[in-house]
Amino acid sequence: MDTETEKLKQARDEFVAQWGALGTQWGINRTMAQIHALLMTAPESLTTDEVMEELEISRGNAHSNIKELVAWGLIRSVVKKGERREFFEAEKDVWQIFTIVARERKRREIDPALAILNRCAEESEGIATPEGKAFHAQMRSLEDFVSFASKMSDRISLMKHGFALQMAAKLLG
Amino acid sequence: MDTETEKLKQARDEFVAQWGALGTQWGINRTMAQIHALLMTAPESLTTDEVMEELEISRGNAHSNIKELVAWGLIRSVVKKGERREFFEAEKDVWQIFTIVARERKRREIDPALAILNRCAEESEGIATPEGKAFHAQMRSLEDFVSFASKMSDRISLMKHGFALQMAAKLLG
DNA sequence: CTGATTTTTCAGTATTTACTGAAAACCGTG
DNA sequence: CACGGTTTTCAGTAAATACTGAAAAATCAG
Repeated sequence: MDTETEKLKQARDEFVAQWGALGTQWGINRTMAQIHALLMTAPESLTTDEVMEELEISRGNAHSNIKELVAWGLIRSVVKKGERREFFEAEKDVWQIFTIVARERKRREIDPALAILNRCAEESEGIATPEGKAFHAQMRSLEDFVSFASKMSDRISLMKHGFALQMAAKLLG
Repeated sequence: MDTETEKLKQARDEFVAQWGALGTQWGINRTMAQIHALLMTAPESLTTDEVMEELEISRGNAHSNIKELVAWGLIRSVVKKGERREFFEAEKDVWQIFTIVARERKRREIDPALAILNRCAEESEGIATPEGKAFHAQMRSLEDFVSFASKMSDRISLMKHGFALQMAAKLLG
């Protein structure tokens, strides 16, 4: 193996390892983030066995995290003619990745928060004591804000990359 | 205790419990989120002992999570004349809460990602093989996007609530 | 239908993260 | 500067989360 290929391998390995560590901070498990990094930087689609070997993880672990990534839409399975096993490749478009992650986070973080706030606001609706009114007002203001953030997130995700960028340029400029 | 006060207590307890559960999804530990919820909806500032009692947690746990919340800026300690112990109260302004959480997430999630991407982009700078070029390009495009997101986040956090809202209204309209 | 290959499941185990409780350090007051 | 109240630390333990490996189920070619 020549020096250049060696250097690339090193850089890629580092990326996979570090991206995995970062995943933890993002509330994504290490392995899932590593597989994602591996596939994002793979020239060709990979099989489960290749993923297992590359990351030195068990079949069960590889399998479940691959499934999870497919469920998210961050990777997809591809069929190769004459091949019985599944191959996987990653979505590489950054805007696409961003919208997928945003959608997933909204589902896990924003939507449940909204549900709680709405319920607590309802439950405290008619309470006439000063404390009751204060609590209700607080729930409503949180609800309003989170609901607003939720709508914004949806709206931005639906944009085309170019349009969002343009929008943002105005905001930054 | 009359019915109204009882109902309020129930609603508030539910909020604290649920917000705690939600915290987990947000990568914040349960107790920290519960203490935050408790203080956000407290009519008066509370002592460590009151937090311990209300949430039925140990002193050590209460202490360290209160400290963490203070470090984030989501709660602050207040001194009461004639009182030796510390009291704590929560930041209640939603925009303020939002910017604090955004800042913290940026620190934990965006900044490290940028560091990794930058490093891997540098390391793969001069590699002339097609794979090397592809890898480098991928790192750069991820870096560009994350760096852009980082700047956006900063910019929005610096806005006044009203201005951000106005901006967003245009976007949503 | 059979046998080989591939995928899926899951009980058991390991690792990571959070919490307890008690002891130590700190701090203001008399 | 000694004492009681208060805060801080941290070793040990509990709980949550992730991973392994082997067995079961599914899939497919002949």
